[in-house]
Amino acid sequence: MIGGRARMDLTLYKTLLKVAKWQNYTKAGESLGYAQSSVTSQIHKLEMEYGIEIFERVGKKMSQTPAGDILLRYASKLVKLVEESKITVAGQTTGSFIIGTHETTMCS
Amino acid sequence: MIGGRARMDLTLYKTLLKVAKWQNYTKAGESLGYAQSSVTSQIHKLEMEYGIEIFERVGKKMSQTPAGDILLRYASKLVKLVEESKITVAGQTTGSFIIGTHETTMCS
DNA sequence: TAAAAATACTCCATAGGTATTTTAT
DNA sequence: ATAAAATACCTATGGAGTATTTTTA
Repeated sequence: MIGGRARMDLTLYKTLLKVAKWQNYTKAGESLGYAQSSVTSQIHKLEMEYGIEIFERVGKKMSQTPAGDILLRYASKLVKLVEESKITVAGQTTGSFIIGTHETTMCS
Repeated sequence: MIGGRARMDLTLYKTLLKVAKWQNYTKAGESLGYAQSSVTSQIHKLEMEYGIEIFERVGKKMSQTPAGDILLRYASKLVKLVEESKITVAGQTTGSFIIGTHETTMCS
């Protein structure tokens, strides 16, 4: 089953971005404080949820498939949007006045 | 501690939106298949994560605080962005050619 | 044969449930 | 008195770990 009721943790997207950066599950895990097998699980979970293969072994690197590449851009947007929400919502509680907006999401 | 390492599940944002729609934890829970206490937990988790109060009791309704209102807009964006990612990434795997883009995120 | 991912387990934190109490009108 | 949220407590799922095996260049 694709796109079911699975909990979609934001950390999955963060892990995805790190794997793309390092092209390596082990390194990605190290940089995030996860075991290699945990990274494997997280990527598998995303692959199940989206019904695609995200990475494939090319030589000693893990490189993203075309579909994986599309997903990566969304992952980036999502992570940035959550970070932006933290900043903006936190700013709201102070008495300060915000000039302009945070706009990290890309617009075509 | 605010904004820590807590898992940030997308379902939290979906629940947030339903509570805002119904102005009622019990109704929101019913419409999502959760018990009322689970909705309470989910909202609390978001409140911890963002360091704000999101809803307050006003008469028999739960109505959002100003900070909660800001958060709601992000919740909407996030949920839509994830849905868009599902559609776009799934479309990628077929042989079809996509004209135009999905752009549900608001741009200022 | 070396470096990295997949697999097979184990454990425990926590998401979600039920039942009850508290709050507010 | 009633409707709804908060709280207390319990259970089961699955996220993350360790150890090992498989893969591939």
